Amino acid sequence: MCSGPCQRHQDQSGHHQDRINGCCAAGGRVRGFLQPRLLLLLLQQPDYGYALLERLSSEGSTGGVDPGLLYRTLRQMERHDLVRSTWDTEGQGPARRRYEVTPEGVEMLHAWAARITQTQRRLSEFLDQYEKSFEDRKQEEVI
Amino acid sequence: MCSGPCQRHQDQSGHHQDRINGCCAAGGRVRGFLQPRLLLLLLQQPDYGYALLERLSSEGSTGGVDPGLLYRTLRQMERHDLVRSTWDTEGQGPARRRYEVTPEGVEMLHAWAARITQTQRRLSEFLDQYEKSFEDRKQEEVI
DNA sequence: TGCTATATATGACTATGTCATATAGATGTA
DNA sequence: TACATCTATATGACATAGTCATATATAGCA
Repeated sequence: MCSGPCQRHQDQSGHHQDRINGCCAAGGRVRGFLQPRLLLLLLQQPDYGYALLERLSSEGSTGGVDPGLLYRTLRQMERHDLVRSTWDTEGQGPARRRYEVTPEGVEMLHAWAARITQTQRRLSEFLDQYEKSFEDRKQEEVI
Repeated sequence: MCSGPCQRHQDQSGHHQDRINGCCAAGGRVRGFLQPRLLLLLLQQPDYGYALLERLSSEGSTGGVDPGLLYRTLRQMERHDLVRSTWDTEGQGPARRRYEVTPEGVEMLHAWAARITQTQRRLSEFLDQYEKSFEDRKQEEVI
């Protein structure tokens, strides 16, 4: 429904307002999912922000994230002691902030995984009910 | 991790600040999930806000929603022509606003279902990688 | 010098959700 | 009558995650 540039929910200046999350949004991004993804990536291999951007965007069409969000999220996770960073001045180009997961970060990743498993169950229940509803409706039409 | 009343991320006034979504939050609520749930419930049976609150909270421990959010969401969905409402002054107690799904709302529900299916796939991929990561780590420990 | 790629970061804004509170009709009861 | 409670809808202030635009700075190359 209303994919691509959506006229319906735009004001005169072309900005969206009172937009419904699932509608208009080009990407099918899952909210609150960046942090666990980062924890897992950094656990697999410590890295710096710009490289993480590339690793994320290589995860498929909806994998890419906004650089601003990425850097802010990494700093927030550092404030919460989930990751640690050190400046890396070696190599070419500007200095890089290299992140690695802390033991607390690993614990948090386990908590995220449990939560995501629970979310999956909830989504399954919804989809079951959804399909059931439309099966019933089809049968009613036949009768 | 830090379930129940969380000391870690509180300021002096007892308010939470700079809190991470998955952390501290008592409920495992899925964000952006209320609208499709409402569309499905109203499709199964048209109803008014207060009754929907009860139908939602009977859906298990994480099913309940904030009344303020519910009423605002219903009005928002009406602005977007996903539902329609009429005042019901019959029966006892104050008047009720009775909602029903529009054809546009049904279309939107299909769009939501497609999106939720996609979300499920993404969560599965994450969990697969997560489990794989910790299998590998276990093996390393053995070696 | 100017252009591009790399790298990190902030500002303004939106959407969803949380928590507290306001408003008001109907009903029971002291 | 007064008041307390249940039912029912609604608003205000605020938090968190995400989007979009933009700032800043190093390094290499034409």
